[in-house]
Amino acid sequence: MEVKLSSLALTPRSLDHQAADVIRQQILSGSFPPGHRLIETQLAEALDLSRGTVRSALQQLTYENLVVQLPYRGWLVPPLRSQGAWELYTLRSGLEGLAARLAAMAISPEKATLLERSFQQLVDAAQRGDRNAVNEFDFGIHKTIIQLTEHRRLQQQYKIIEQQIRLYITACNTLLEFDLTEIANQHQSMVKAICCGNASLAQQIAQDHSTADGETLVNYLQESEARNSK
Amino acid sequence: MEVKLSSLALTPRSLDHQAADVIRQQILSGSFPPGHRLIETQLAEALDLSRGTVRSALQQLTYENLVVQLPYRGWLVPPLRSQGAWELYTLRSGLEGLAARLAAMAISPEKATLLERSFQQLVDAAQRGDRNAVNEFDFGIHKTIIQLTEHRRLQQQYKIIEQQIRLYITACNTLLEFDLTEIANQHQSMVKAICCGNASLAQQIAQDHSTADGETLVNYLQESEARNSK
DNA sequence: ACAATTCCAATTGTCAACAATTTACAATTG
DNA sequence: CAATTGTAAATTGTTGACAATTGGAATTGT
Repeated sequence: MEVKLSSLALTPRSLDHQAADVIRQQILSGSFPPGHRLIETQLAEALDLSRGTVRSALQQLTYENLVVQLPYRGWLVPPLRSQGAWELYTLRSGLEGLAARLAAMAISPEKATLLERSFQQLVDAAQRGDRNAVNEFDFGIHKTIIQLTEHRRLQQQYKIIEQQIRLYITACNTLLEFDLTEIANQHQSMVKAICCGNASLAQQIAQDHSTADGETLVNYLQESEARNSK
Repeated sequence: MEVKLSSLALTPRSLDHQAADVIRQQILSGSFPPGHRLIETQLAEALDLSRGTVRSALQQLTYENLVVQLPYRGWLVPPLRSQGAWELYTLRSGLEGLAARLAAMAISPEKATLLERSFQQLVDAAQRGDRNAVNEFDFGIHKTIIQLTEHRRLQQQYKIIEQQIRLYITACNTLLEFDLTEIANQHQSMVKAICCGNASLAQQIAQDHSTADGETLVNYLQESEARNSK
């Protein structure tokens, strides 16, 4: 009974990466809300780290769009804008559509089984009427699809998109309104299309679904912006 | 005659950003070829900068996939792999397709004029038989389409994709083989579809075209990898 | 009273030194 | 001769101090 030692390898995790994790969590949990100014010296003191390490952490977060750097002037959790929401949801629809297409092109019985299992979780949650769980399994299905594509960059990009969508949902305090039956039906036809290798249909269904979600949020933010400009 | 001073505003460009520009150029020009190890101390000496500043520059380049960080062990220009090429081209097709769809949905006479002008440059280059120019204007059309969408994130993402495709082309020393007439025809039908607002057709054509390009490069790299594994 | 200028504290950007980890190679052991 | 250990050099990660920039308050000028 051999344990393969290379699978137990420990990876040292540098302080700047750890600091980025902590700051990311503060942002995603709402403790650092959109528009919040991030001061290096304060963060360095709070984290008991050197300011240079904090700078490195903040820079990492700029590439996740969780932080914006204003050179020589500071760092900021970006305010939520309808334009940003639109960009986020269109990109989401594009990436989810691409993933569905690629998965359909590379489908196998084993992959189909994984996908159907993931879909079943969504159906169960919808039948329980558990909106939070439905939202989670909605993301879960798409993550499964992306895993099936074995496309590492797509996984990375999707992770960033997902984080940001969660941020918008938390900050706007909206759980998006959706019809539970409709969600399950849409995903069923998408899962079917993928499993029988129909790439263009799978893509079409996948992107249509997230487009509808996005419009609700964009409208909400547009109204909010119109109110604030008076 | 008033010159609007705010349009002349100078933006201080920090040394780390400047260093990133220099290193990026070295990578894209082939001076730091795929697989090349990047040593902080050497770069710092060559650029007459502090090593911390170079670290910051390298970190910026990791988010463009031009550099990979191996924590505690170094930085590397990533080797070119067929898997990486596949991911790059599929992502390109997805983003170009999304851009075509969004542009078609938001088309106006002014935008159509811009797009047709861009297309005309491609046609002229094809008629001259100038392959380099055709390749440039191929990118040029897609950049125009993305500008028409007014989608900032898409522009950012496409820029990174474009850089990397240029890197693959330079490093593999292949100018992709393509039929000049076919290129012009494909782009004509795509431009038509966008200008008359046919979003799904525009997307379909856009993504099919870059998929074909990508397959050639992926095949080339797979053969190269098969040779090197003996 | 208002605009322009100056001053200074707060903050960001960079640096060189110290700390920590990895690599390569020589020496030792089995 | 192969495997293991030890160690110095190379390199990466972090730090605190100095340099540079910005924004807002105070002062000056009209």
